[in-house]
Amino acid sequence: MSHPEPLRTPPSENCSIVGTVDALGDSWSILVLRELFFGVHRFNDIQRDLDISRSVLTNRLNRLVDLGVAKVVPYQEPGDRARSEYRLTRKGVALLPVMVALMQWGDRYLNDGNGPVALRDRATGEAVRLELRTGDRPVEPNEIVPTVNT
Amino acid sequence: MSHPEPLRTPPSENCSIVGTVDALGDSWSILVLRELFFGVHRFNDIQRDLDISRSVLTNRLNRLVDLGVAKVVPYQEPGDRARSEYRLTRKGVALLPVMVALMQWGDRYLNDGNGPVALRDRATGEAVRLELRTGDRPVEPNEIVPTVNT
DNA sequence: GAATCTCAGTTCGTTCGACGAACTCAGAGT
DNA sequence: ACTCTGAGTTCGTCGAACGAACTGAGATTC
Repeated sequence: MSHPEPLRTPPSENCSIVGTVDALGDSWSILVLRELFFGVHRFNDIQRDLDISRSVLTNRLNRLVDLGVAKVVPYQEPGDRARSEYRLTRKGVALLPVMVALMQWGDRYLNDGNGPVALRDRATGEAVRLELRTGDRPVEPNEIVPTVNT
Repeated sequence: MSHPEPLRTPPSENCSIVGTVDALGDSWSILVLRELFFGVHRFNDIQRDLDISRSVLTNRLNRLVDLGVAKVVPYQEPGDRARSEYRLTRKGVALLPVMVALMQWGDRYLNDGNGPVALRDRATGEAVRLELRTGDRPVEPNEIVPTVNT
């Protein structure tokens, strides 16, 4: 934390953070992903939940589909015509750690330590948390240093 | 992944993801944080690295300081006048999991499995990774379900 | 078989923030 | 006095977000 300088890695070029951020780093994309994670899959539902402009929502959903993070799936409510909804692909589900990281930070620093939502193991019901680890033990953020892969 | 509906949690109100996202969810804030994590602390250095407009950079740095995520620290290069640079606070360092989550996803899905940067334990030099865990074992993203805290 | 309802999108005028080049400012060196 | 450097500020332009209204497909109702 104090001064032991963390290597001053060249952070510019093709760092994965840059790639991920300009693929889906804008606020709406992340919030739309949150909806999909939480089981809200339909255009109007997402639009109402987020209070997002319909044109922007169309744009973001298309972007997520183009990226292969979400996919269009047909559904049909009984006595209604066939429509489309959006679901996460495997690639999209793999973004869960990003969501959890945002959530845990917000829980701690914006909601005094405990937020309104918790994640649980579907099978056991146990709480799930996100952890930085090395080998077999947890590491604190300030013990970590970035290095360049050769 | 397939159809076992994940509870359809009411995701609207005061969810921590929303809070975190509209505090610092825009792309530039995240990229500025990346610079700070990687040891780039000075205005001109960040501006050049990111190729960000100077006015926007000023705005984002001020926002991060207002949020308590970064702080202004004076420095003085020998034979030059005193100037200011930006460093992460504890609250800012706590955002490392967000950065790592973005990085790991990008490494896997945008860079074929291995990115240019790795994180290591400062003491041992061992690689650090981010993991979803419950109790004492890792969990896969698709085994996880959101629940409401009562 | 015309009218109506629902949900998913599109259109388009307004508004707001990003972009970027040029400018300002403080202080140390020459 | 002049210059040099790093950290901002200014301001005109331009593109993206906003939001209210419109379109369109198919199923139900009268």
